[in-house]
Amino acid sequence: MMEQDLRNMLEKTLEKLEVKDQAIEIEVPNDRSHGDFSTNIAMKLARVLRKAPLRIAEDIVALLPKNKAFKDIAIAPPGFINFYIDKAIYYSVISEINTQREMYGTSTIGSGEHYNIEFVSANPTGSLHIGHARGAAAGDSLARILKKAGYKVTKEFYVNDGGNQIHNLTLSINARYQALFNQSVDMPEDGYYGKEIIALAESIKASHGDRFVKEDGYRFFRQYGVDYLLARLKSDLLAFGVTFDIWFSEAKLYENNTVEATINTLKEKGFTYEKDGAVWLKTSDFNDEKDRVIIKSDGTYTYLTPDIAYHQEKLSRGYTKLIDILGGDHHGYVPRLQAATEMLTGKRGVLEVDLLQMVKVVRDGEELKMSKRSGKAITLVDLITEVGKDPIRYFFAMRSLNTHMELDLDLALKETNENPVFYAQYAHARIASVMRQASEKGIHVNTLIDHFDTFDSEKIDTLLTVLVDYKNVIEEAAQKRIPHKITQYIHRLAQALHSFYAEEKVLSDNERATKERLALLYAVKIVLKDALSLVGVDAKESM
RNA sequence: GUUUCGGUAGCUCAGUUGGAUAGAGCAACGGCCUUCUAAGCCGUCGGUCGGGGGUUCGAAUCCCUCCCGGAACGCCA
Repeated sequence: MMEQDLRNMLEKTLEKLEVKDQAIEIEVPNDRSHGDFSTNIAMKLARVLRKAPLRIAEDIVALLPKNKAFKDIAIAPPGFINFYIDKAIYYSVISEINTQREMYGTSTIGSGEHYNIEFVSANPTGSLHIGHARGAAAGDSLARILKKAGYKVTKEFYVNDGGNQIHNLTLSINARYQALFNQSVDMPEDGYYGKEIIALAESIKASHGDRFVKEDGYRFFRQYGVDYLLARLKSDLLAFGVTFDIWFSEAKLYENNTVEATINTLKEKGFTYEKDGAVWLKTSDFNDEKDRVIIKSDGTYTYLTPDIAYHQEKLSRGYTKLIDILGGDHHGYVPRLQAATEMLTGKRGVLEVDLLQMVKVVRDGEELKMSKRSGKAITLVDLITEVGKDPIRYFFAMRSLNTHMELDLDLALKETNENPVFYAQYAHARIASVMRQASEKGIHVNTLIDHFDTFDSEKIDTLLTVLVDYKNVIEEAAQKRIPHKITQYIHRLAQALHSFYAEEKVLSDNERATKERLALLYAVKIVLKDALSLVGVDAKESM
């Protein structure tokens, strides 16, 4: 709000100087001694007006309309204009937060938008591993942030239950099952060797005995295996704080003839041709490096085909944008998928793909290589049981999606301050503790105080500026889709709190001072908890 | 070879629609608990922003070139 006032003031001033079409940049300086807001407009105009930036800055300041909220306006070389806000203006944020509670910081920048975010989408052929964990954390955090920013969001998981991998899963289950009765059946090529498949086989043995030693169990194994593993995926994700609005089955695409219909649409629009007995899609006309086969010469589909149909199905539901969160190893797959959605919609940019780079796992200073064949991999469940949900959620949220990241298990396993999540949770617990003691002393916390006579420290000013900044942070994190903006904010707020806490006692003999500070802490607690919830981390009442 | 992500402090990472002395955590070092939780606070140390050119009043950020590492380049999924 202050920023908007400032923008209007500057626009009027530029009109007086007869400057047109000049975008005004207003930023919050990193160094607060440079003011609460700052603009580089004078430097931008140097070339246009052919005048020294400092002189232009002087002219602007002289012509600025008066506004008592800006206590001080200063010019700094090489030409910045810095604005200092009367701190008393900031005090109103306290009752604002305490009134709006978890609605504080909510934005409307996303209104009218309905995003569909597809993430994880792991095949139901085994346990979720560390890469899926990163995807789950990223997708879920993004969804929460977008909602906070006013977007409508649907979270979706695509279940690949129609392809060849399920066939291999079924054969793998059979091999494991037969082995329990000393029958030697070879694992299929590209079989699944995870220990969860052995557990699955044992569970079949427990319920059905040796029935499938004599009788063919293919159909049963297939259905049982998918159901069993899908149920595990759901419960593992739930333990990680991640839920989905829609679990979409690939098999449904065939039942509803969506695949066939989509192929026909593409054919009718003239985007296909036949060559070497196969049907190709002209994706190279839409930024792909070459055309792609959608129907192989043996008549079956490639992986791409049902996936295009799946995106067509999502598009038909009326979202304003589709977001896929994929592993970075799929980057080559992105152009063909975007080409297909452009063919179907006639529009570019309907599908956006956020790529996650690999997670390198380190233990004892050495990289842990994942082996698919032996089923040796760090699973999500392992991480949750060994380290806990919160540190892992926080750790993943801290990194930008696009960066290669390293997960040091020795470090993650430590329950020390090396895990940054404790720092934030501790801040929240400290406030909770003060609140408890206040109530024991019979102090009533009036959260709606709007007069603050006893605030006289820089620590409080810092705390207030961070609280005021919350909405801006939400909006930037949502628009740029960068969850780590939120963890940075959490750290900033926790730091301001700890620093304040160390400097002065909240519960003092001065009744007025005590009440004012309790109202402030109450507001900090609300925002801290809300920000943590955006990255799927619980706030603790005590530690 | 092509595409793509990355190379910023000892380590892990922010910062890249050009802007003020390049930031944070951890590690290291020095202080602070008879007072609301020391999982904390206060301070110090620490960087040729991979190398080299160029554009600009101003470059970690934009352009060119080279070097190093991850990943992908199927009528697999």
